[in-house]
Amino acid sequence: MFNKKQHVDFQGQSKLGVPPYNNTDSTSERAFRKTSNHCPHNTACEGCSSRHLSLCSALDRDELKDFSKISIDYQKEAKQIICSEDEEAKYLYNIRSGTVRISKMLSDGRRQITGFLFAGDFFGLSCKDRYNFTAEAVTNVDICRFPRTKIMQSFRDYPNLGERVFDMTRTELDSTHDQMLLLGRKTAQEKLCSFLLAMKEKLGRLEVVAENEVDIPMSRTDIADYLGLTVETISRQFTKLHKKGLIEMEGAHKVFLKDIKALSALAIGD
Amino acid sequence: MFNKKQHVDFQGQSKLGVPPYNNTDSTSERAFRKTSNHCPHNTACEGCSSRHLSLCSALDRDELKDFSKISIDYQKEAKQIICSEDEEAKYLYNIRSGTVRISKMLSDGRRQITGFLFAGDFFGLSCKDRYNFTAEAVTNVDICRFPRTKIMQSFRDYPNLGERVFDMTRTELDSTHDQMLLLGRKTAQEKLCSFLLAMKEKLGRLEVVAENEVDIPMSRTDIADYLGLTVETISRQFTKLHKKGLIEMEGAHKVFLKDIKALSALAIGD
DNA sequence: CGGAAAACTTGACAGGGATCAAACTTGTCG
DNA sequence: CGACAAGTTTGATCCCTGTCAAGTTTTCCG
Repeated sequence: MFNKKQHVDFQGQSKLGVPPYNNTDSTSERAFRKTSNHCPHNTACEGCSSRHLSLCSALDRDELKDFSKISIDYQKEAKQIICSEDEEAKYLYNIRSGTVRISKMLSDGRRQITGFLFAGDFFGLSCKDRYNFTAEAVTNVDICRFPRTKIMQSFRDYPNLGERVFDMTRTELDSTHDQMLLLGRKTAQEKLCSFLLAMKEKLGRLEVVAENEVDIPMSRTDIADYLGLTVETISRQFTKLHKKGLIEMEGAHKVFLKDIKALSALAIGD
Repeated sequence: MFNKKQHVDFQGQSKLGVPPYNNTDSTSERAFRKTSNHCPHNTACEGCSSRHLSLCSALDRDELKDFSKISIDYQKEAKQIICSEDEEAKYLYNIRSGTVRISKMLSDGRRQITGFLFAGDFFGLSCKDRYNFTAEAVTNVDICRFPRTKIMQSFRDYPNLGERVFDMTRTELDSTHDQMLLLGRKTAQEKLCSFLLAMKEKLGRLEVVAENEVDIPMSRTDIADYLGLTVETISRQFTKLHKKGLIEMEGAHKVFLKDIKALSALAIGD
């Protein structure tokens, strides 16, 4: 049996490349936490930096004020678990900042990461009474969560909200189909190129960086488990792309895409 | 580059194992078509055999009568295309009977089947203005379709309908995550076992067959493209399971699961 | 600053599944 | 019925990616 991990491990990744908003030292981190705990019912929805990206964009100012009453806002440090597979699915989680990974595991430790989520993304809705995935913080994250029972009612109270969430769900279903094509039919090189380009797209919307620069927040292991490969293969493919002159690296987490056109062609096997 | 198909092919599969409801000879087939064309606006929603399985189950008798006005009902023969990638996404399709495959292709012909759909399933909603997948009839199918513009309005007019479709969409998103775990991390044997068990589950709800009997409507090639493998590997794994005494075959499309427990264990890599 | 642990890279080798080829079986249709 | 086409199975061989191992770089933390 290949690719079975001998030991189940939950290790996370280095902090290199963590976006600036949570690149805090431990002191300011603690202060931040305290402020947040001081105000558990997040009355600051109105000023939420990820509001325009998230499901909340469907609400006007008054609706948001009401809606914020059922949410609480908190933080998780990198590598912490947000929710686990088989745990009772009480909440819908909404990411305000940072990166989260959603994964599933086989009993012998083989892991598949089914998605990376960023500011504005939510999770915890597409499941029955128990989560059928594990969500972990890749970087420090700022999240708000809503009781699922109440959120379902909100969808009825605010049809715009329901439609917005439905839209986002359909968009996600769309992209899972792309990911299935990738997992089932693409080569290692095509997978990595696809990944880099997708990351550029997603992160490009969230942070302002130099053109063609991508700050990859997750570890090589995470990338491997997302693309259905091993760490070693990921590493070798990075080297290969670098030798081809298609990418430039600065540490393991900052990548410059030197030739988007060539990378795009490689990504779809042309 | 491995597994790149030399020729793009749209071949379907033999008719062996097609469920009885469309195991008609060409004469009765034509008669059926004529009847259907005679009555394009499907006033027979009320008596629809897949109604209780489909999104329509959210509607009561009067609502269904209204709703049926925006649908038309028709048939496609096995191997025919229902809608194609990049084609304008005008309709939502609902399957009344038969099997449909949803697939995506790379330019060199490598294909990934992202799902098989059966009576009660719908498709065509999770996309922007153009379909990003191709839907083809695996067996003869009986489908009804709705203009997308009108269906969105129906979701508002009949909130139960909207919720039902949302539910079904979330359930589907769920299962795509299982499929990603399968594609990214399972071995050929585990993939096939998972597939057989999933088919037993799905088909068990639709047709009455002997306990542990599974009538697989699709070809080996389709199974391969669904599991991210090649036809040859599928065939070899079938043989292997047979030699292990876990399955019995009758032709290529009728399978008897002799040891569900053992198959289940193999499916998740225990 | 310094030492240990974690993360990443590189090399040698192996194997699961792909590829190529051919035989066999089943379905189609005149 | 009979012949051709399509689908399936089996065998021989290859190669991409996994596995195992070791070395290097980066991060963590006293």
